[in-house]
Amino acid sequence: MHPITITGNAMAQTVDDIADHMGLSVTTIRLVLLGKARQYRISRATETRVRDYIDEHGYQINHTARSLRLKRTDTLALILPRLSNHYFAYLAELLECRCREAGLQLMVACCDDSEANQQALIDNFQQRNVDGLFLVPANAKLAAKLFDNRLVLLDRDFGMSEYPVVVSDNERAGFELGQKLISFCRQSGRDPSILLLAGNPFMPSIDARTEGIKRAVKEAGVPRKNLHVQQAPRNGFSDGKNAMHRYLRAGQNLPSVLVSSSIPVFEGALAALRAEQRGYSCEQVLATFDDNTMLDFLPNPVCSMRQDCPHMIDLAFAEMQGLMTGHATIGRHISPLTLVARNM
Amino acid sequence: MHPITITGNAMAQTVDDIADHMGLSVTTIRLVLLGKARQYRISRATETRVRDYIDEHGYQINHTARSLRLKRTDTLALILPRLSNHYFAYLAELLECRCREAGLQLMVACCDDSEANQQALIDNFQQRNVDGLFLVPANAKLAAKLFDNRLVLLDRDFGMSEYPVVVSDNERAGFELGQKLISFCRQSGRDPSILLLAGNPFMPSIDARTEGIKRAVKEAGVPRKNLHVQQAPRNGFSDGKNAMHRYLRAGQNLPSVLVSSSIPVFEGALAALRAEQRGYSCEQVLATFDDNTMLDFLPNPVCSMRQDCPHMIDLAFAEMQGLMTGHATIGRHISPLTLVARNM
DNA sequence: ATGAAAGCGCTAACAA
DNA sequence: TTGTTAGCGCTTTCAT
Repeated sequence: MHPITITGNAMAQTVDDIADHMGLSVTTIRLVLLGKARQYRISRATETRVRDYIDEHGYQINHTARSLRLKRTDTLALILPRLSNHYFAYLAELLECRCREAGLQLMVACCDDSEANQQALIDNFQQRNVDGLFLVPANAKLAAKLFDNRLVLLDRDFGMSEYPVVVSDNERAGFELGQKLISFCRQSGRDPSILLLAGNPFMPSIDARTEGIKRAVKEAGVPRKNLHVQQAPRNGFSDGKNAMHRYLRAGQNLPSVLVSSSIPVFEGALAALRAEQRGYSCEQVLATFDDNTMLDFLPNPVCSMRQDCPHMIDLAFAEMQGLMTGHATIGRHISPLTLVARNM
Repeated sequence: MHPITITGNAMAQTVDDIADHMGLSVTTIRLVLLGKARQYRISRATETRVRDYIDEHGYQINHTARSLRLKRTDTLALILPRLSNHYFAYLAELLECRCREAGLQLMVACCDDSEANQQALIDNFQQRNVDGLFLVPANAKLAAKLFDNRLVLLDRDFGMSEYPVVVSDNERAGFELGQKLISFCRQSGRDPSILLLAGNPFMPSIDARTEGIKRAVKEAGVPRKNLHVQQAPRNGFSDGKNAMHRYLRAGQNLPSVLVSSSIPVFEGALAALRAEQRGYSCEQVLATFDDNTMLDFLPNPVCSMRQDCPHMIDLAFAEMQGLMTGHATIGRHISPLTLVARNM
């Protein structure tokens, strides 16, 4: 007995079921399903009969069975630190959409920058036979030949890998940001001095940003002692907050510019500043990497470096397509950032 | 415990391969793989031999084959409007994590509130045999019996469904927010008047927020004309911006309080205000649904209603587990919000 | 204590 | 024009 079903809601009917019920063979059914009926000269009558039957009873292919047979799941995966960070969430949204347009489905998972979580997820995705993996790596160590080499690294370049990688040009961004801040100080009659709240220094992107700023300071002839780097262990809100508190409690005065290596650190730093009620005027120059609409709300001069997420995803996806079709153009892509200045 | 992970790149080995290579049967291999060796009195020697072989050569189960056999994919799906909205991204992060803890993998997809996209995604996930679906519905129409009824609705209650649903108590939140704003006005000697920038009115959550505010206005004895509702078609940045521009260009003065129905609308509205350089002082009372750290940065009195995402995800996941184990407690869950007041 | 075999639903190669 | 069959790798049931 076959229950009457509504389109889009068919109780898993198989091609065999349909063939049996219609007294035809699976091949016949499949050919009209694939639209190859004409090509293989299936009779007009049969085709119509099959069409009607399917229109009425519905049919949804069993993708699991297809995958097993074809050794291909039409599924890609993305592992990133967290989705609650807008930058990563935006990357995920863009990539998921891009994949879907290409008939692939994306699985997104968060590893919270934990090496163990990352490894567990990699294993999991291997077992699930995903066709390829996009990875924001939590660390430098990565086995070779994973996913039959269909692996694209994103956002962080640990420099060790035989995998293609797409990152922002963080060193240059740091340099340009530093330049802009220093020149703004000079134009507005302030002595250029910078406090940099730097997140996890083992992250290549964070480190590059720091280095870029250092270079700007050096090339602009600002005394090195005018750049204070307050180091935080990671890149979160609490890291920024704690780092700022430490700085303030060391009794130091606020420099003319406050820069942070990413948005969560920035938010934490401002929270600490507000809590201490000290020296946080509308004149204080602020800067951060990554951008956010909410920065518009600050009365201060604010400068941020925006990463080009759509561009990065385009590059990463193209790289993956290359790997999947064999035209491997294994490459290192470096995407430029854009400086966004507010109230300055 | 038996480590089944591999280091390096063992080319997908099957249980059959291993059995062949070792001159044993698949059953034997499987029994030690499952840790049932003792139980089924497999000889100590055989067990060790198998263990060693696997430790050396590695083995990753083929999840696709397993799924086909068991008619179960250990995969759940989540369809939501977009990930670039922090609220949805946070929900996704929490849910993905929760699922993973339970040995399930989550597939996240964005439908951009398009009915067509949503339907395509539902079909796709059906074909992929996901065990259950979490859905932030884009519209009221939904086929019955989807996913063998393992469907949990999130964030929006269209009120028509036979599926369990988890939402925030938006009407009450609107009411409490309205109360707070009105009493603050009265305390600080302002005449209570409210401009509400309301997003897509066909979204139950948005509508409930509006209704809550209306009720507060009414019960507080504020003249109805002191509540101006500026309607926007959707819930995005541009919607807020356009709505605010329309309001200002109609030549109206800013009321004592400006409320928006969600964060993107709020951001858009503030952008418009800043663009028009008009009447936007630090005294202007602001309010919005949903919360965001960046609201801390505003010098104004700001009030927001924070949804309890962890709680909502707990409820939704528990509901899904109920559906999957047959203890269906089909229910409607309404999660309370928290008022967050800044500078007031 | 271990082995053999059926079958999940699909695709592709080969028959008729 | 249409039909038959052999797997994909796993789990389960039934035989040794």
